[in-house]
Amino acid sequence: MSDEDRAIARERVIESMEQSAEVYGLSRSAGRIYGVLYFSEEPLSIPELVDETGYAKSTISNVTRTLTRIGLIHRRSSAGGGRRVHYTAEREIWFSLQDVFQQYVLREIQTTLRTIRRAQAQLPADSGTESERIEELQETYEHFQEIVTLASDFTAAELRDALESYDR
Amino acid sequence: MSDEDRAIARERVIESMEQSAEVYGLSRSAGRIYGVLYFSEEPLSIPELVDETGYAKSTISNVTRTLTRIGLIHRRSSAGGGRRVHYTAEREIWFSLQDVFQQYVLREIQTTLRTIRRAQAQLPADSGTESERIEELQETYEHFQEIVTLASDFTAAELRDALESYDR
DNA sequence: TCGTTTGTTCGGATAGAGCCGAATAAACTG
DNA sequence: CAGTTTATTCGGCTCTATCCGAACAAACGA
Repeated sequence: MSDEDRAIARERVIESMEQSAEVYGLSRSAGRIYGVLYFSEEPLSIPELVDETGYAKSTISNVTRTLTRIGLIHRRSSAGGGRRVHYTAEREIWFSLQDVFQQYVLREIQTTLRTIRRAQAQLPADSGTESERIEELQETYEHFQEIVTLASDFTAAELRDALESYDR
Repeated sequence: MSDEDRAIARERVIESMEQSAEVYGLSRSAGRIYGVLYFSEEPLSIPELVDETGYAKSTISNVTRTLTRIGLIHRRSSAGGGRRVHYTAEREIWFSLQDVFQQYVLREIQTTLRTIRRAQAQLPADSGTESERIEELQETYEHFQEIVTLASDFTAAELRDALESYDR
C-alpha cells in the first residue's frame, strides 16, 4: 500500500519532469529517462532503462548520449565487472543548467556579436540609422555576454545571495 | 553604393536574428519579422511586413500575435487615422527576456513545485528514498524560484552590477 | 569457437510545427 | 450602399523531430 503510494508519487514527479523537459527544449523521453535515473538507488544500464521506461533500446541509446553531453546524467563504465554501461543522474541540476547556458546561449550570443561587429566594421562611422541600430544592438549583446559569463561562475546559493544583498 | 552596403549589413544582422530566434524557441519567421521592425524607421503595418519579409499575410498575422504576447514587439493601433494596425520593435530586449522568463520558466517552476509538494504531502514523513529525493528536488526548485523572481526585478545593468560586486 | 548479451547506427513511420492560400469578417472610402 | 483594403481564421501541404524496429558491431561466457 505504502509501496504503491510511493510509486504513484514518483510517477507524478517523473511526469512533471517530462513536461519540464519540453520547456527546456528536450524531448519527453529525455525527461522520463532522467526522472527514472533520478529516483533509482543504483546506476542503471540501458536494458534496465528499457524495462523501466518502456522506450526502445535505440531511443535510450540516443537520448542518454545527448543527456550525457549536456551533463544531466553520467556514464559509469563497468561498475561491477561486466561490460555494461551504467548511468546515474546528476542531482545538482544547477551545474547542468550552467553548462547548457555556456554551450547554447553564450555560444549564440558570441556568434551574433561576431556578426554584428563584422557588419559594423564594413559600414562607415556614421551611415544613418542602420549604424546606430547596429551599435545599440552590439551594446545590448555585450551586456548579455558579461552577465552570462559572470553568472556561470556562481553556485545557485551564491547567485541568490548576490541578488538578495544587492543594494541599488 | 553605400546604400547597398547598409542593406547588406542590415541583412546580415537580420539573418543572425533568425538564427537566434531558433535558439530561443521561436520560429525563423519570428526572427526576421522582429529584425525588419528593429531596423525600420517607422511602425509597419501587416501589408508592409508582407512586402519586406516575403511571408504570407496569415503568417505575419500569427507571428505578430505571438511576438506581441511575448513583448518583443508592440501594437500601435491606428497611428495615422486609418484602421491599420502598426507594429514596432521593443529595443530593450532585456524586458522581453524577463517577460519570457516570467511567463514560461517561472510558470514551469511553479507548476512543478505544486506537483512536488502535493506528492510529498501524500507520503508519510519518512517513506524511504523516494521521499528524500522528492524533498531534495523541492529544495532545488524553491531555490530556482527565488532566483528567477529576484532577477526579474533587475535591469540588465543592475544585474551585471550585482554579479560583479558580489564578494563571496 | 559459437551463441548470447549489450550498445550503436540506420531507414522508415508518425506526429507536430511552420508556412501558405483561400475564405471569412470587419472597417474604411467613394 | 457597393467596392476596397485590412486582419483573422481555417484547412492543407511540407518539413523536421521523435521514436521504433532491424541490422550491425563488439564484448562477454561456456
